[in-house]
Amino acid sequence: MPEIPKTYEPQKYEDKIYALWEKSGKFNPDNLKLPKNAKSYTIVLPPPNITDKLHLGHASIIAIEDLLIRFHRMKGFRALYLPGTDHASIATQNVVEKKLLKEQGLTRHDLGREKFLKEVWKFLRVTQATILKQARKMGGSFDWSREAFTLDVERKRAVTKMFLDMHKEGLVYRGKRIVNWCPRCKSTLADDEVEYKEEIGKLYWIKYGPFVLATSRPETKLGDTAVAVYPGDKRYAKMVGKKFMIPGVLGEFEITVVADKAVDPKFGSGAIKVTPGHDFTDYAIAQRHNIAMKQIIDEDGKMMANCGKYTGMTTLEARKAIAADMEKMGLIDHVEEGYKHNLAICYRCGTTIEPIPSEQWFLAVDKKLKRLGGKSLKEKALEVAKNGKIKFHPHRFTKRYADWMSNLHDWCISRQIWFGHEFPVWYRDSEPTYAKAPAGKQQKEIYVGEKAPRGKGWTKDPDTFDTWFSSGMWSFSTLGWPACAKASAGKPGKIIKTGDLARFHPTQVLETGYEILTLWVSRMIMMSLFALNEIPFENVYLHGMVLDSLGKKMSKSKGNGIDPMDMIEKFGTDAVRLSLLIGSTPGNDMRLSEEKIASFRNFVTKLWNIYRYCNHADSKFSLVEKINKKDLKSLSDRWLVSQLQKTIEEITRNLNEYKFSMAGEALEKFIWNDFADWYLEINKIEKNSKVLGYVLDKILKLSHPFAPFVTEKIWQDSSARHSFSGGGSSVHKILMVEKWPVADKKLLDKKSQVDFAHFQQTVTKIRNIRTNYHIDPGKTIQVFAKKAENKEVIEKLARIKIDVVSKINAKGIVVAGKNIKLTLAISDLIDVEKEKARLEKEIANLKSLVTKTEALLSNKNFVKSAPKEIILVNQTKLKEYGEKLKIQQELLKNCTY
RNA sequence: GGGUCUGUAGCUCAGUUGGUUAGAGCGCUACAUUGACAUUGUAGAGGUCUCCAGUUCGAGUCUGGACAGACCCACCA
Repeated sequence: MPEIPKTYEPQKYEDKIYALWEKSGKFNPDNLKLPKNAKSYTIVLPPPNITDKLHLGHASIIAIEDLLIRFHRMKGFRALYLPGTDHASIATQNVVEKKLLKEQGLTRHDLGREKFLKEVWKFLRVTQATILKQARKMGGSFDWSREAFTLDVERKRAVTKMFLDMHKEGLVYRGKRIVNWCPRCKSTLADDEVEYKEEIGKLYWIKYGPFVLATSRPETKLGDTAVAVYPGDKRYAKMVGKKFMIPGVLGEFEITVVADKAVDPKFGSGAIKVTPGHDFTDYAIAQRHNIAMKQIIDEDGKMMANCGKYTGMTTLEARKAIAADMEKMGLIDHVEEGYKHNLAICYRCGTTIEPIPSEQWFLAVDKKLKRLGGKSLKEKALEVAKNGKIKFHPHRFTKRYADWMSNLHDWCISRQIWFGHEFPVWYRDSEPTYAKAPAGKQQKEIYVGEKAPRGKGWTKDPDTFDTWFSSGMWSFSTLGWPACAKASAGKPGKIIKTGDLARFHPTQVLETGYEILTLWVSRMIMMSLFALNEIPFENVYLHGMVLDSLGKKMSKSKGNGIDPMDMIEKFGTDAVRLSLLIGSTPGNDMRLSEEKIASFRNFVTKLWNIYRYCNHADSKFSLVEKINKKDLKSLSDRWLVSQLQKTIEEITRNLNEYKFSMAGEALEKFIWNDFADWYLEINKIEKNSKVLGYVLDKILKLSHPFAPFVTEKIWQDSSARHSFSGGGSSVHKILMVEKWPVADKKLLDKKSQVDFAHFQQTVTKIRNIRTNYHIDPGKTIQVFAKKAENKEVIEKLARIKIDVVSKINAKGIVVAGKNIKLTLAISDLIDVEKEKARLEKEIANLKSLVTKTEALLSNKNFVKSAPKEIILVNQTKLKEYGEKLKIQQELLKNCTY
């Protein structure tokens, strides 16, 4: 066999190892050869947008999810990790539009719908392939045979079926509503797709018939139909219910005065002008008081034909012109400069949002449904979070989810975007989609169905679905819905599942960034409840954002982003995964720097060198599955193996509780400190190859979900070597499907833990003395003792030579532990006063500890109320302090040298 | 305006239901290194756990308040 290389070079092996896993077929749970009753463990990858390549957020998702998947696969679950991508309609359309404009100077309208969509598909095929390749690079153990795309044929079938079902239940309806409209994207936006930007503008105080009132948008005066005041406001009480003629730039118009609680009597003059067509609050007021709506702004963000000489101006132009004209007419009372307010902008392109009335499809979240036992989607979605059917990790997100959910309004699901799922809807003799014409010209006939209706004159609805509508179905549209679901004939609401849907739904974990808790997670819950009457996932794990080393958001424009693929190229996938898993806590943002990744690359190298050492130590080295007590020869053997059992237990428990960082830290500590720094050094003196093989076997398994590549590489290399030396079969098993270690209680050894701790203290103390007195590290110190356990090991590790004598005459520093008392013959190097001072300090410290513990133990209240274990711990402590104190006092007494 | 989170070593953060002399990594100081590993080892320094009050035998941990910072939601004419 060739020599094992000095360093592990991930670039050399990772692709080959991934190919080995893929070829084994074990990514597909159907090939795992499990007993029939094996439990399923499913995670569906939150589909990355195909707008761009993977970023660190995705890398973080895959690191965490693949950790969970590999852990459960090894524990014997039917583990399914289902990959896919998201078409991200509006985002993708914008990216392609931008690209098109830059490269060919064309807008999508220049190309036309069909050609434009061809461009989009051309684009997405490339990015999609990149993303999927990168997901492999991350080492994700995805079942590629089940790969899905939110806009492929199966998902299209699902979206259509969902809409038809919802329509049948009366859950979706078409209505004219005020919507957030982006004049650039030419589309509606959901409330949570709107962002706010602080802006300093003007507040116009205008003379308004009998009122003076404040507005930041005088141009909307053309659409005013009412004035609202706070109910019971004495200033205006007499006017409520009356109509007034108001002078305006286009002549007089009529308004009605209404009283509504939405008005803040303390703001401005306490009276507001109501523009139902272009303001959300005003729309709500108009609804409550049955007041007409007048639309004056169109979907280009321009003034409409009913605006006289202002027609065709943008709202900003109209604002200036109208303000100037009002000034001339003496309608402006005064103008307040520097007025601070929030401007609504589009989250995709930053354009100012215009609220405009528009004909859209809505999903009724408050409609009571028979299939949900008379509850609405909202009520049901709240219930499953509150009763703990869906658990949030960390728990605090339950509240955020519930708050958001209970404030949810009907969801506008149609978008005026070309790229996306089409509505199975046709219109006849009508102006389709958003109303270009003034109100009044309504749709005459609407047909909802899978296929186009018969007869002439039908046109298909040109709108597409909100992208969250299809991604909201992701947990089950990927698992064979609707083909694998049938409504039960007997029980309403009961769904009979077959195939993948029966085996893998509900999924176990949804893991994603907390920033899309509301956008996505909530929608998935509602969709699954509606379609299957069950939750989409049992647990929601939310991770934080990955920030740069200065705590700033990573962004392309700032150029502070770290590309995970560059890091993989440089440090290997395992290092990248480890750096994303360790040192972060659920739901909290984490900082990441190249240095951090580099330090985990060192850890991977350490692991490799441990393996290398094992083979150096024993040319016939092999991994050992099981070990018996009688194989443990020395104190260090017993200690290490006992420590290992504790570590297995700790890692398993932490992983079960979603504490990935703590699990990883326990693993790192055991491997680096306990195994490499202590045990291997001792093993050089007291060789025990079987213990090495046993512990490494467990380390590889425990590390595999965190660092799959290096562990698999060592596993493969080791079994190749073993079979080469004639020890085993030449057919290599893969580590990925090995069994997860279980702590063997029989190998727990408390006594050796305690003894080894004392041993470590003794060695450390001697090393400490060497450093303090600047003793040449190469020099062996002569030491005398009456008896010495583990003599040889202590001698080698501390570089001393122990002579066991019946009477010690030598002078020097005395190091005393529980079972050992060593006299270091270095009196010529010692500063006696310094040594005395050191001892006195330690004695004082111990004395105060003894006093403190005694006081605690004699406190009646403590003894009465503290648990037994705590009392016992303190009693033991007191005894230990006492013993130590006695030893130190004795040393001080003899400190003559 | 409503809400959530954070404040622990120079820096980045852990710290599980309150219970050992509060931990890690990086950095720093000193030293070592032909040896599995310079991608290393050994030892050390460094903390009134932001502040105040309370509950408790006992508070970094629980409660109330103050101060500082981050974010989310609602948006007001």
